[in-house]
Amino acid sequence: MAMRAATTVVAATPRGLRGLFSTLTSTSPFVPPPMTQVDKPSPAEPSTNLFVSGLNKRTTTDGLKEAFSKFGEVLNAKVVTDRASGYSKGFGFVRYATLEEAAAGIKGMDGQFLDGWVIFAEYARPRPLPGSPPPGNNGSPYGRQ
DNA sequence: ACTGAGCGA
Repeated sequence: MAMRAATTVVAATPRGLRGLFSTLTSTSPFVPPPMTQVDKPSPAEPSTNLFVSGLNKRTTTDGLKEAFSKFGEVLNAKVVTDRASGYSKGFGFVRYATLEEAAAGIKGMDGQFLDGWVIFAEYARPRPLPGSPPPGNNGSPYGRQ
């Protein structure tokens, strides 16, 4: 009786691929969202300057002012239009007299309809005043050190 | 042409 041979033939699993897959699955192929931002999406700081978007392209400065004047005293309103063609860009700015009026205007006009379009009102970003130092080489250590 | 998530002459 000598019928024994090739007892260990199987077990030829390519562990090279396994190792690769292990590494791949180890690096999270789905990248679970850490949700590190849940209380940050603040539009801007409170200001009397309001940024209104979602305006109808034919809404004008007067219409914007008229709409926001119902929630406060609008000192100035401005719908941004392209001076090259004169068409509205679909957003504008509204300046209230006080911060509370601005807040009232936002809470009162944000999400409302104007000229058939849902408009969004929020605090406008601080804009560099006309007269601020223009971006020059102030900060580039070129020349000499 | 104004047709869209956008921050001004």
